[in-house]
Amino acid sequence: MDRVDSSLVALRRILRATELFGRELAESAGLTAAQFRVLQVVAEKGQTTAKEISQQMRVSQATVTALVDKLVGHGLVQRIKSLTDRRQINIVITETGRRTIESAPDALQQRYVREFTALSDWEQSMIVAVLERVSAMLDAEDLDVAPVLDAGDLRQPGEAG
Amino acid sequence: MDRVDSSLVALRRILRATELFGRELAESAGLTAAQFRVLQVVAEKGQTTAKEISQQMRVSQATVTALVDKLVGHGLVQRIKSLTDRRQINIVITETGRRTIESAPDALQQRYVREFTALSDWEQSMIVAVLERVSAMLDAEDLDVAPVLDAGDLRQPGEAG
DNA sequence: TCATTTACTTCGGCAACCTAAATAACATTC
DNA sequence: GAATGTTATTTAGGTTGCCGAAGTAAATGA
Repeated sequence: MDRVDSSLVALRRILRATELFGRELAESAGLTAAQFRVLQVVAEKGQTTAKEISQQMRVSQATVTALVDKLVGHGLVQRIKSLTDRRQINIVITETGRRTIESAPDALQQRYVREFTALSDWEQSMIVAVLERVSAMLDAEDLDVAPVLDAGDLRQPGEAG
Repeated sequence: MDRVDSSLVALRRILRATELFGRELAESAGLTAAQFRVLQVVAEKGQTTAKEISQQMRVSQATVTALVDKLVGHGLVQRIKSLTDRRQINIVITETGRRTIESAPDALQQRYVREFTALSDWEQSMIVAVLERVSAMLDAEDLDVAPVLDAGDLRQPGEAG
């Protein structure tokens, strides 16, 4: 097998690992993957809006509404009307929500971080360089991607509305 | 931003790029991502069964049945009863199906392959080494992954087979 | 032969999407 | 300051993807 193939296979494995893990992670929190992703976004921003979530996740606002409904039902987030712009509804994470996120055994990322930090300096540099190179080769868009490794983002991107 | 974060961000970008691309690819063929994935699996094997597809994609047979129904509706695959085991139904790609796959502008992989092959020898080696390393760090299972880079597989990956 | 297993489909149901349309509120403009 | 447009969100209705359970048909085997 030549190197192109080897690299493609490795990429596929990476994708597969993150995807499979994403589901488990969500399920360990009693949520679906999509719901967990929303919760993560809210947790990351602390406070956000349906619009922001829909842009970040690249799904329609309608979808976000439905997902947030579920999270509200679970008591993980709250909807609070914005005072500055009464069209807006801020979505804030609750204490329960934060605990849910924190207690989720983010095993994949933890393992990755653990192993990564155990590597030597030059190995770390090499990995960063290569991943960024590959990312550029795939022409990944220049989005503001938070440093959270989570298959979540890749399941229901959609060009959203 | 430290190197762990940089690598995670790059990984996310890679995941996002492949996922977003997967949808476009499928849509360019007038199919959904899941349907396209099935078509790819069938194309790859030339002839297969519902069971095999469900294992490869890690979805239930019921799901495969539904997806294959769609593809049959589009005239992209055919169901042909096995002669050796009459419980089995072989799913074979049609000429139309093959053309659909072939004409799908597999832009992501094409670009990747083009850029990859343009790299110097040592760069290629480095990329392969790093991707395999990362893949191992994420503990991607040891599956026989075909050398096809396609976001498809990451949505309902399978342990292949 | 009769029970079991295997391969597949059908059915009912849920989650995640989407678009279009409805609300409500901010923004403009004449 | 009323009409018009834009923005933020939800509601309604529909499709797809997915599952488990149950059903059918065929192979297997005791």
